[in-house]
Amino acid sequence: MSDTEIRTYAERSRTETAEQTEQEESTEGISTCPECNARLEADTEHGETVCTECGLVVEDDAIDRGPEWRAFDSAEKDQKSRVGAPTTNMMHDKGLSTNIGWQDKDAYGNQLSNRQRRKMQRLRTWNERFRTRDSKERNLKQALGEIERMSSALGLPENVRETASVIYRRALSENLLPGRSIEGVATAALYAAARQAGVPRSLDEVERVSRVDKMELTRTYRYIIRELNLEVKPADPESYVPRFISDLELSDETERRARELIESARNAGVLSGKSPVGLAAASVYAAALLCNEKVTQNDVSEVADISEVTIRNRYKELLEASEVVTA
DNA sequence: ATGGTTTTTACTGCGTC
DNA sequence: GACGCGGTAAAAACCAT
Repeated sequence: MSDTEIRTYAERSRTETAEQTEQEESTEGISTCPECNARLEADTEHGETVCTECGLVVEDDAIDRGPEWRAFDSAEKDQKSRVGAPTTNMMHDKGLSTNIGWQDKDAYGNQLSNRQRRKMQRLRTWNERFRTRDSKERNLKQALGEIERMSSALGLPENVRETASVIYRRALSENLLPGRSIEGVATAALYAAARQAGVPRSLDEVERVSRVDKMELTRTYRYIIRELNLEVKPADPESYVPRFISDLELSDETERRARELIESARNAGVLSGKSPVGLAAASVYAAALLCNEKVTQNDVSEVADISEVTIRNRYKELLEASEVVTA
């Protein structure tokens, strides 16, 4: 029932100052604007990542994977297109292997003869065998399916799945799997990916959609992080705020206030060592009070998976901190 | 293993609808 | 009386050593 992050509190306080200086360059993988915290949008046509609110271009030299030609209507698009889908890490073979359709039709849509049909059947069988040739491929196939399932259950965006897939791939290629369950590693990869992408899900949430228990998850997570040298910063309380706000159907105004509260708490230095989820929950609750919106501590505690007591304790601190700042 | 810190559980009293 | 809220003490969980 406890909802604690895997976190190193001591480490947090150590890195806190460093975090602020390096936040400039760490725009990659973060889906909110560093200026105004609004959502970022990828503009593939120009290879840019742009803030939806203030128009700030965060990344301007991304690789444009779109076509180099332009099409003015869908017919023209069909005509000019000469490639299939881009490669993706979400499929175990990056989507590059041959796929034989199941319809017994030739390229013109004509039915196949009996003899040809049997031939296709054989080809399908063998193609399938080659596609999932060795154990690693099969392993990967299963894990990616698992990642897919869990991330859609958690409502995670596609880029997180991609990241999780990449992490899993690396784990696999570095032989970190023996002795660990596919499930466990897949779950850990997803958890790490979500945190890296700035849309963290708490351990409890992840555990709920996974088939592994928390102990195994934390163990493999730590292991993966260490062995792959992944850098996962302590979760930012603010990254939980938007989700809680929308779950509780609160206004943008409240969201802004919640962020302010966290910000002033950060400046007052009372964040260190506390659970980020708890902070986020408390800030949402406090902000709702300030904006005269009706939410009970119980509501917040449910969507955040945090005890009411913790919310009480945190939000007292938050209010104190903000008063000190304003006074 | 142990100690220090944080979070949770459980219980209580107060005010309001 | 049920509910929301605030507080406390003891237990449990967690992290670091």
